[in-house]
Amino acid sequence: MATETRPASTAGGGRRNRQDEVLLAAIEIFHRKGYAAASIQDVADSVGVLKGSLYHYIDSKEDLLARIFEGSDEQSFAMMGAIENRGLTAVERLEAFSRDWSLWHLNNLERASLYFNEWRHLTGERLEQVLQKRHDYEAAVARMINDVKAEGQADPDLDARYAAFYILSAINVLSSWYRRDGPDPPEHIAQVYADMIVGMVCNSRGRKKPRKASRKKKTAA
Amino acid sequence: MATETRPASTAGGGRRNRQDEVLLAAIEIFHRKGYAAASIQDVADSVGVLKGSLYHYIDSKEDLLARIFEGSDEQSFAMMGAIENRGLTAVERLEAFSRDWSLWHLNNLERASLYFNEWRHLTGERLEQVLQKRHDYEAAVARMINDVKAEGQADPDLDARYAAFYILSAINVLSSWYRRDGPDPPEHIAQVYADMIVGMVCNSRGRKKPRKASRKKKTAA
Amino acid sequence: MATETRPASTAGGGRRNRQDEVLLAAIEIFHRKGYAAASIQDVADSVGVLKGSLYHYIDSKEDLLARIFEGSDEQSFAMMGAIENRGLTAVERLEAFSRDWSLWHLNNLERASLYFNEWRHLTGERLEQVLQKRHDYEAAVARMINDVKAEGQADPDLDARYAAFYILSAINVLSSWYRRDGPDPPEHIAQVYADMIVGMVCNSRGRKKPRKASRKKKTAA
Amino acid sequence: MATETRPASTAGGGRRNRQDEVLLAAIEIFHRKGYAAASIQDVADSVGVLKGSLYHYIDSKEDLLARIFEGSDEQSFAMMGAIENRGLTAVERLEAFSRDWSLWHLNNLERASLYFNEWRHLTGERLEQVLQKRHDYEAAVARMINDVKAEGQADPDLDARYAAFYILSAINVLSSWYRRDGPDPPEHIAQVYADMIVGMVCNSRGRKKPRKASRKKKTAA
DNA sequence: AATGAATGAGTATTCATTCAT
DNA sequence: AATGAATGAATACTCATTCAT
Repeated sequence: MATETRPASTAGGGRRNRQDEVLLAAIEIFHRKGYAAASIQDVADSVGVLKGSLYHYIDSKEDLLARIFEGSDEQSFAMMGAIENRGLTAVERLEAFSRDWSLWHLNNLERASLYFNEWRHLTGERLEQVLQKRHDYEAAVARMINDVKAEGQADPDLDARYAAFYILSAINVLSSWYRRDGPDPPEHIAQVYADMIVGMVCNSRGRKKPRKASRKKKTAA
Repeated sequence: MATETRPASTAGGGRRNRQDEVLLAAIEIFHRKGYAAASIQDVADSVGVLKGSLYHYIDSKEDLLARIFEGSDEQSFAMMGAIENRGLTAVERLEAFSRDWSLWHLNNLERASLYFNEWRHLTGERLEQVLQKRHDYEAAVARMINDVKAEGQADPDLDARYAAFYILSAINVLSSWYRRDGPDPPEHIAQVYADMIVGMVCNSRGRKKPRKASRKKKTAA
Repeated sequence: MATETRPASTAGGGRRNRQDEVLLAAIEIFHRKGYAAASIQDVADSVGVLKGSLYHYIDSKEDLLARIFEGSDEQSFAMMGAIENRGLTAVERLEAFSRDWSLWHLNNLERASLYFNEWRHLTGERLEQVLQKRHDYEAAVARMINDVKAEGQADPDLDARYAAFYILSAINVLSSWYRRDGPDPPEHIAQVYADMIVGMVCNSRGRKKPRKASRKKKTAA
Repeated sequence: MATETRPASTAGGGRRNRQDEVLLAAIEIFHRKGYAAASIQDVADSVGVLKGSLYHYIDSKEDLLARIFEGSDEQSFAMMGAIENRGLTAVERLEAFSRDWSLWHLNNLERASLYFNEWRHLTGERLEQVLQKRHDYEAAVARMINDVKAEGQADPDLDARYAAFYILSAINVLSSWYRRDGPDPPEHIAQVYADMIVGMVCNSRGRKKPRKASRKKKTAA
């Protein structure tokens, strides 16, 4: 019901509408307290509206969570699509993905944290959908790694599936380690992670220039 | 009160006492539903006892969680201590740690998952203690990596702290990817992870001995 | 939360709002069963609302008790203030206080009973506040008695503090003896009490050997 | 059941048996927390025995309270009886009673406090019995006062019943004001109270305007 | 006498959700 | 759109009491 009447966010500039306010407030609160421990009251307080009024914007608490996930899905698949359409080599794709995906996590800490910690509170079709997307994502990364192997840049013995798990795991957890007030900007950390990931995948081959992808590479190029 | 009268678990063998039953049931349920969403009623049902009766064994829901954490702490520090006392080289230590720590996660899926996902529901002193231990653990791993650098086996430019985060993150999340009914036994996956970790740390040096990552190969080389 | 949104009682006349209904019901029930033995369910039943709904009006059971005390404080200090500002002699003040305070007890049996029997169930700052007010009250009465002595109307040997205790005690307990269906109206009893109190304080004036039975009397005898 | 098997306390000297220990512990705890708020666990802890074991000594929580009251009844009626059998004049009887009854309260603070604050938690026959005794006591004191009037020592207009209420009230509440660590010994305070009481009852003798207690009388005097 | 596990009913409190205004 | 009162089911926790050992 609320779903259909929800007006599109005034995309352009300043005015952020209530729909978005509610979503943003929920992201922050579900992240901070955990979905189960957070209450609709908390969200209402944060938006500055009475608990009952929130139901003009959402259908249920779970619906609110699901809506957050929809947004995250859009963003993450847009990112993945952009990389695949840039005509890069396999190694470049892997590096770009590692960097951009890390960066997305660092720039969307709360959203990213929810995306990977609270999905079990979805039910029914929505849960299945999330699990499906997760699986697709893993498969896409495994494919990238296999592409790197096909290019001869990675150990043929490397298990692409486990490597994909490993990489996605490490990035997913970024949001739980990273402090916004730390010394390094997100871009730096994203690059470091990308270096480590590419280094791990491409290591150990008697290669000439074994994909250094380090923060100094630009100077050499 | 329950604290003092809590009988030690009958270490020997067969007979598992109620204390342990309660802990094990709680681990399973807190893992499956999440601590906040799980109810004491769930645990009581699982143990086959009335809700109120559970309070013979615990002081509170949070106390139950804390007790689970105590057990996990004991196990994890025992493991870490054993590695440090075996007189290994830095690289061997890193590999042993990566393998054993991965293995512990795989063999204690639920416990490990709780350990890394539900600590924020502890409060006060117990929360501080957990954060302290987490910090100590990170520092110990960073030290291992610095030792590897000191042995000349890793890129001197490698940021040991970020690498430690990366490694611990990846392992911590093992429990959320691993399926007990998957094709590979825990030991295999643990070794693969150890190889990837050591490979990542030791990669990219113009070395002839590029860490092929089987536990015995070093002796041959 | 309830604290801020609590609407003022519709002072005018007929319409009594729910806030007040809740308070009145609680006064009656806490008095009849005792605070500790009374349940929120009892209050809810009396108001004709579900247990959970009560929490729109109160923050907690203790908050409900505290709110009752606030009202009693207001009334009692208003009464005391009125007496002090009427420009009476010391004896007149003592009599007026004794009468009015007795009357307040008789006209607010349940409220008065709570005020003097259940304060120990308050905690923290609220408890301290009540104890402070109690102390202030005792001091004010002792001052009145000393004023009577200064006017030469009371035995100079009278211990004002004990007399104040004695008087307040007797009045406080009025609510536990008085039956609303007794033969005498509250005004009569209040006057009788005032007479006894003034008589006690002012007695023995102009008597030669007034009070035997004092710890010094033996020496005289 | 426990009632019959309860062994008499070893009256003579040192050894205090468990029965008595339980009663004494209960008096202290019921006084400190209030009967309703106190738990059997509290009493058991104080005695140093497990909760379940307490039921060797008592039949129920209410039974424990009732047993405390029985003891108090015995003591108070023994005291009253002793006074009536000493062949004193009415005024002497009134003074002796006031002193001894005050003293009993001061020397049995907790017991006395229970006796007057927690009787409403008794039920059935036991409640009726307590109310009956209370009534008898009031009547006995009123009789004393009437005797004083008959001796010509008190204002004939004095309402003996209200005076009795007043006196008993003041004494009953002694236990809530008195601090064991205060400056004056119980004997002193008991005497002061006796003085005040006798003074109050016997005052105003020989006065033409016998304190008729209209608020304007002072101006005439 | 004493234990300690277990019960079952009860307690205060929370909360997602509804709905008349 | 928003309110705020109300619901009803659930939640963590307590406690007097019982009973086999």
